[in-house]
Amino acid sequence: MSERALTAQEPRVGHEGVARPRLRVRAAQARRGAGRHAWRETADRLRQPDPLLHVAPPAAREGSPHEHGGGQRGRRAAGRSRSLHPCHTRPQRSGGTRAGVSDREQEVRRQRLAALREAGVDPFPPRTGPRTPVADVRERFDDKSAEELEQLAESVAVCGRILAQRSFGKLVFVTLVEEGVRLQVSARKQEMDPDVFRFVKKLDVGDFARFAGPVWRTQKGELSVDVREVQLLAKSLRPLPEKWHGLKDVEARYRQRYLDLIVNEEARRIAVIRSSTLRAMRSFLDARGFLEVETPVLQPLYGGAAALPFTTHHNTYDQQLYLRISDELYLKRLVTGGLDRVYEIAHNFRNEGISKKHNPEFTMMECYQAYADYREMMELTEAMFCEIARQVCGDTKVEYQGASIDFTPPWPRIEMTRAIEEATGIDVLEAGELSSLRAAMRGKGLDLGSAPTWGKLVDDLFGDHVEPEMVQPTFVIDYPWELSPLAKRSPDNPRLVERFEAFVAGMELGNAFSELNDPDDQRQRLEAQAGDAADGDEEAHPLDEDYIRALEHGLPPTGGLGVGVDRLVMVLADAPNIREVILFPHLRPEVEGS
RNA sequence: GGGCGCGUAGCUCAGUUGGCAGAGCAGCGGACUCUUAAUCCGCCGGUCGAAGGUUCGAAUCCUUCCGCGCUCACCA
Repeated sequence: MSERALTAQEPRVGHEGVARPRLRVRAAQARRGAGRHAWRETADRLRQPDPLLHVAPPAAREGSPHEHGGGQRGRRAAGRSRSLHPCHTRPQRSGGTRAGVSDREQEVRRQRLAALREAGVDPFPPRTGPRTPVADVRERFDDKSAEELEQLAESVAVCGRILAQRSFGKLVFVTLVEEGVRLQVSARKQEMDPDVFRFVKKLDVGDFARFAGPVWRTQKGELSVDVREVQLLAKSLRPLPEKWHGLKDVEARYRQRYLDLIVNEEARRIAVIRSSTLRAMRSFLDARGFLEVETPVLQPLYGGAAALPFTTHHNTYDQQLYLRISDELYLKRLVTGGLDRVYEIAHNFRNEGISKKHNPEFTMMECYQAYADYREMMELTEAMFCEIARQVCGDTKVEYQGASIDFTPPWPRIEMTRAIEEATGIDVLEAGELSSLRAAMRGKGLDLGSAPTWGKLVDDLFGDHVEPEMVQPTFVIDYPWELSPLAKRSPDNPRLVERFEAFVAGMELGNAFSELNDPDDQRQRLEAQAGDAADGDEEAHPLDEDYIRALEHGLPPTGGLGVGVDRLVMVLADAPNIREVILFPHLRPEVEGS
């Protein structure tokens, strides 16, 4: 079989069939040249003697040509339709299908793809074969000298994506990357089968391949795998972004995050930090006896936060549903049911504005602990953030946007009303009505905004004048009850509730209270919210009778905490925008004709 | 939603007073056994975001629209 392929005198085979009629003559000629070489390297490929690099001969494949080719086509078609995300109603500006360089670059690669298939080489083989992770190779041999490596004469097989290729005629260097770790592969014509050598030269940047051969050090001292055998693992049909400048276009980085991850180390670093953060958080809570649970995303009534929901509909039940804005009310039902310590790391959905701190879909960890109050939740919060920082960043101090942030407990506590008074000179409890507070603010020359209720106005004051100043981790405690319909009243001052928010880097990262477990008080508070709704506060909570019923069965004294996971990751990763820590942030759709 | 800015080759970017659309990288062909942003020679590559307008002539000026960013508003 391989002999037949090697002696084939029909270099045109394999490219006529894929020529695109819209290409001009000169381009077609260029392609013909490329196709010939593609054919030749494919023939070379068939000669590989290494059993590790097993390639089924064409004869063996003829039994299932439909399954094979059809499967590939089907997969490509599926891939295309998947790439047409609902938001992407036209091809991407970058890498789109309109005529241009990319088109012809893809054309060349499709030529090679076709030539490989023609020669019976699967460009997307189902199995990889034995391999050593690149990171392991580096770990084992990075500290070995050239002489030591020569004595060891150890062969490995490494796999990864080709990031760059530097060719010197009879010597080729390939930069391979796997899991973010790079390794150089060298191919010396003198040291290997010349057909394999040619095959290496014709691999494209972006291809996945497996290289087998001894580990050595080049004259310039670079650790390399000296290729003896090669196997194409997956063909890449589109060019990678520029190797030096990378992918900078912010929109392209968000829309095609996979490219961002390939060429920008920062994207990978943040993804890893996010994963580590979640792992550290789970391990912290698990170690304290919390049970991880899952509660509905589709809820018949939304609640647990002041926010507007997304609405949706269930066809079979003809039921109006909301995507959850919070899982709070469900988690407290579970505590009522005797699951005394529960947590959920949940995606919440809020139909509101987008900013560098807000994505419509975001991740919140909420945990509830029976028999605890908000002071114990403060201690839990401090300990958790500190431990997560240590696990993720290796230190309880982290750099965020030029500021050093120290998570070491205890964090300072300050009463909310005192914080506002210190910042603005206004005692919001004294100015305890919407009208008097507005008057007080007017007296200080402050912007009144459009807050419809006293509580909202206090919240605005706090957000404008206090929140941005809280760079070091700080607990703001004891909120006016109007702001917190789910928190228990303070025994010392009935106008306040036992609530705290944790602020870091000017952002709210945590929110907690001694949970309100008096069903009658809860009902009154939610009814007051209904009044606020009538006053124009469209975020006021609807009344959830089923939740009240659960409280009537008895909720133990419970401390609850919510943590904005995305924002926590921002701080730990030193990312200035929430979109950097969400792999696929919400973007406006690209529209046909734009 | 308002204000400001941006949108030019697959990627990163130039483009002068309104006067032939440019570079580097990538790609293709060639040379090359030590590169790691390889180098050298040659070549290919454009709906200048879209539509309309002004003009002898528009990437450039005007209008509208689309997308992105920053910012304000909104927003746990």
